[in-house]
Amino acid sequence: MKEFLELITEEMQSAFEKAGYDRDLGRVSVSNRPDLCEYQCNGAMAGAKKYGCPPIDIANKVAALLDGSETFESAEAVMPGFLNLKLKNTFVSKYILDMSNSPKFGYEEPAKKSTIIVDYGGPNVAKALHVGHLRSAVIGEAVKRLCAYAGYEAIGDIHMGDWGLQMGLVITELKERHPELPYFDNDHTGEYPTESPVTIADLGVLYPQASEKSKNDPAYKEKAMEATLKLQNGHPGYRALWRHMMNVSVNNMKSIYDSLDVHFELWKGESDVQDVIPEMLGYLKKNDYMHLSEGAWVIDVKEDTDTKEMPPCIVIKSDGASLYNTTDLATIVDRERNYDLKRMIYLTDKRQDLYFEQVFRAARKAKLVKDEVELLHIGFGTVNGKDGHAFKTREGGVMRLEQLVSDINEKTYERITESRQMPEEEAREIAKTVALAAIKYGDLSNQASKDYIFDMDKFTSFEGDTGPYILYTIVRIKSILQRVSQEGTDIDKANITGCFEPTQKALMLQLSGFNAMIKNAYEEVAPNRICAFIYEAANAFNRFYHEVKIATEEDPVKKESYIGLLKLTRDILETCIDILGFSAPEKM
RNA sequence: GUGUCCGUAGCUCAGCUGGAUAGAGCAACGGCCUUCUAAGCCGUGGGUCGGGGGUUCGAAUCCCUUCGGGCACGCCA
Repeated sequence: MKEFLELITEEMQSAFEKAGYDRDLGRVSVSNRPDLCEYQCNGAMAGAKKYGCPPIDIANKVAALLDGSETFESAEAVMPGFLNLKLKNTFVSKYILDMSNSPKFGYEEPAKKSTIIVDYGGPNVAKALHVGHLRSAVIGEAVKRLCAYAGYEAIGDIHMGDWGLQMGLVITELKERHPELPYFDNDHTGEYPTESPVTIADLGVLYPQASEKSKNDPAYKEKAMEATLKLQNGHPGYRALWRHMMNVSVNNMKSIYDSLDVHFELWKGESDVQDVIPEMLGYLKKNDYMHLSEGAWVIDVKEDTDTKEMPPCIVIKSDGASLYNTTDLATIVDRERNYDLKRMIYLTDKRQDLYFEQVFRAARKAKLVKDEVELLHIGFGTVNGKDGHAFKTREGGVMRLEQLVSDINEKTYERITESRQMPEEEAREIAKTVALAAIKYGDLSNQASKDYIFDMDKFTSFEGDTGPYILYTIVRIKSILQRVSQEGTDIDKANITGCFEPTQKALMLQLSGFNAMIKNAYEEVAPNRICAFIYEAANAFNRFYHEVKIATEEDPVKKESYIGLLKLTRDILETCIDILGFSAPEKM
């Protein structure tokens, strides 16, 4: 289906053309003065200079041509040259009816279903998941689902940090504490134990300890780097230990990500591309994309047009070791081979902006990706506490992700039991659903690139522009539909038959922007657009709800139309929150 | 130093390719539940859009400059 604004714009453009002006002037936009009109066109003012006459003359001429239009109820020329537009109810309800009968509410998918890889999550094995991982998970999941809805094969890759110094650190620390373990016995022969020597709780202690020590003790750090290298070179004991830690860690990650309704199609990590690296390095050397600089192998990525300093992309360190850049480039090679790519989207902290620019430039320069593949880095801001500094627990420690989720679940449960009577089990279940909406909407409704304040009280207050408000609206709709259905109306057959009330029209006009919103959110990789859209839609619905008694409406035509609109509103809202990565309960 | 992002109501934030009186939410105050969930709806108060120039018929939005803040700047990720 054509976008609603496109349809109106086309009609306006032909009017401009008929009046003897440039078509392009006929662009229509949503009114910024809802008290005066629904839509507006400002083209007359833009054209005044070109045609050497007052804008109001142009506007008047165009407005006269729109008299008797099937689309516009009224088109009024107003000083200095605005065209104020109101739409015919029949035109609006027709479009909404078409929407409700079209796949994806009139959003049109691209002809070709190519693949988009979304690289998010990015946890480190052996390190606990904390608030810092929340945004990547939440935004990444939403972006992935958005790409899928927009008509692409969307693949989420968790891309774990499983091959770096942190592994060496943990191994070193474990060795200090338990040198008797067989993994550290170089003369060990035969199998290693099947049971992991460390639990997830152990890892939570070992890593911070080791990290702290290595900062203050160069000899310790040296040992850790050595251990890292040994692991990477295939030391059997370290490899066995590494597999144990991977298992323990991955299981833990899965359960936490599950609780956030975040799921990955690929559980790849740095270690997975180790066999791609030598080949890639050979290619880079052979084609002179890479050269030695200060002992390291680098790809120059500076461009003549740069006004800023642009350090080269280091592919191999001067000590011969690989690093994150190496595995990232190798991962690009690997993906390029295996998929028909449209985009690769990386979600990380925005502090990595420059890093990704280097990697992307290096990949392009060395032709590791086809030119048409878009490489995008979505850098998001820091999660801060109310004080504006990095979010900490009350005790000043790092907030673990599990802790944060369970805190919000608990607060939500309290909130529910305060105002509703229901069995505990049901309340717990609903609390989980509502809490997830609170967390995710709270994050996604902000622009990704901005830092945002994680305010527990705000997130559990559930008033105004929040996830629970959206859920509440959906639950209300479901509740009415259920009642009407129980009273004998066949809901499935209810169609939008027309538009009768101002608030009903306002809701329709809001919903009509769905396909344009999806397209825009996809192109800009901006889930916050979806949040803004559903918030407006929920507002429009709630106003309608308060104005019109739906279940008791006596005119059957009106009632059917209301029910049709209710269904559409519910479906669109649920589609949107599904893209955002949460869902609505049946009641709350 | 170079680059980059940001500065909008007491607080947290919208403001899409420049358009009419700058919008929400929270907080404050005042209304609305014998009728579809009051986690809602309606209303009131509150802003030199950091400052200063410029472009334009018209600027929170574009350009310059200045102040204040965040972040990044070759072997970390």
